[in-house]
Amino acid sequence: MYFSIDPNGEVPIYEQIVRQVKLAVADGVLVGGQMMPSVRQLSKDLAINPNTIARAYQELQSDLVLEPLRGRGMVVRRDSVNRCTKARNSLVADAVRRALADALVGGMSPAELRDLFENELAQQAVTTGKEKKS
Amino acid sequence: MYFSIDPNGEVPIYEQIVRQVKLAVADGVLVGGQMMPSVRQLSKDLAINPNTIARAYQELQSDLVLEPLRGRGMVVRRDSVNRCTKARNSLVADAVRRALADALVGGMSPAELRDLFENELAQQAVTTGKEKKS
Amino acid sequence: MYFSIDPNGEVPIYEQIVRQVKLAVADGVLVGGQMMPSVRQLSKDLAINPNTIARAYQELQSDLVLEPLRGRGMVVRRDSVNRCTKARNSLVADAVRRALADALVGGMSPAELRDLFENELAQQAVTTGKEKKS
Amino acid sequence: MYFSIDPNGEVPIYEQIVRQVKLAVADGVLVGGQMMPSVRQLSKDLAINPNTIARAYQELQSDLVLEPLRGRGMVVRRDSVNRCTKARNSLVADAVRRALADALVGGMSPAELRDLFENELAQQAVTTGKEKKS
DNA sequence: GTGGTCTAGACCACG
DNA sequence: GTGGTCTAGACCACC
Repeated sequence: MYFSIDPNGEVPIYEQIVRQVKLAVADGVLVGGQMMPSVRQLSKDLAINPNTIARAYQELQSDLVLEPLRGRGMVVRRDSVNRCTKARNSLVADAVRRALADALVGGMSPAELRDLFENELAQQAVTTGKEKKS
Repeated sequence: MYFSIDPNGEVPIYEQIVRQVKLAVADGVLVGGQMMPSVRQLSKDLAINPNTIARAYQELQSDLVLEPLRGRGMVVRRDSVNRCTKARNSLVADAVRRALADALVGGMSPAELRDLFENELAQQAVTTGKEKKS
Repeated sequence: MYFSIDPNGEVPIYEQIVRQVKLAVADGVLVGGQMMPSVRQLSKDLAINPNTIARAYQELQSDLVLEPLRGRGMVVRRDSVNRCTKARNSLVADAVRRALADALVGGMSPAELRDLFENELAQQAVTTGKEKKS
Repeated sequence: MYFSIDPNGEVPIYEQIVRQVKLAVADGVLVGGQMMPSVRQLSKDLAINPNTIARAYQELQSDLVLEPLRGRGMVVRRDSVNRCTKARNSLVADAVRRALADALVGGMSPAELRDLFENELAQQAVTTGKEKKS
């Protein structure tokens, strides 16, 4: 699996990792039983402080997505798919909810909103389609 | 205009104020030339430290939404509507964009997304509609 | 004499009045013995709080530019021209000094500075020339 | 880079810091990618409250001169030189413009003005020249 | 009365 | 260690 980290975005780095792992599990890119890269390895790959990686793994562990395999690293739990799908759904729903709230308070019409939504969807469907192939 | 502040939310208090003012201007609830409540007044109303209010007003001033009338208070700039509408649009578009990105990366189908969007929209349209009448 | 007041500039209103009176005396537009408009009158003309006018007159009095004619208003002192010319000179010199300081600290070359100075001078010489005729 | 702060000047302390940073970038004393001293450090060096420093950094951030490196401090943005040069130019131009306006309104002749300008320039060129060597 | 600046000190999230 | 937010309280200039 590939991570794309934006070190200066508003979402903290460790949180970006947590989310991307969960989304990958929900999508089926990561499957139960699969080993995660070691903290040290991922730290090098992403050029990120090891503590940050460790914190992400720790949170994923307490969210029951990963489990430690004593002495050999972290594995994806076999029962984590449903949890991750739920997490994905509420993540997306919350974001949509907040966006709609602001839009309506700001006087945006439902029609404008639908346009915006469909435009973004069309655009991203293409982009991510491409990325998946590459 | 009415503010609704969540002091424990992830968005800082002063940012919540900034956004709500901009949205109110975009919506037409606040119009050019209108006086804002004084720092001290709003501070009392919202039970928030005056400095925090002042910081919000300050940011709104540097974003060219408010301007100070020396010794009399802050007014909404007459030329701020367009800016606020733009701000609203990019605020909403960004949120939608992020939501879609997460959804697609997480393997959610466009159909599921549309359902989710329409459900949330229907729900909130009702809610905000009610609030406007009351 | 005519005042041009910018109510939202960084220079306080009362200070703008003080300066313009001094400059007018230095220029000869106001001469010794001449009556100033009453606080009330000027307040109406400029749409400015009377207290602000009063404060300006007060400062001009303590700077020995105006003197009260008991019960009849303020007059320009006959001995104020030199003082006003000096005031003008130090006002201008200070501004030039600060501008140069910033320019040099910021790495602007003397040549660039001269260009800027001459351009502004040419431009304003024309403008103020026009205004005097009108 | 060195700051010289006048805590009693008319320009607020945080503004003095903002300007000096911008001028330093325009001059090339600060270059893109360079780390700024930490808020706490600079606070100690200048004997100024950390909040005041933070406010200056915050303004520099919203002016796109600095950017935060999460957990590591503030850096000069690589694309800030042009912005800072522009800022310097308009800062200086405004000051010159105001000085000229007052001078002309006050009846100062262009010849007198040029003399004044050249005198100040000669004087300061020497002074700053010295400072650079030391 | 208004906004603006500054200080002091606390707490938090992040790396 | 870093910056960011918030509170509290003081002082100032301006109108």
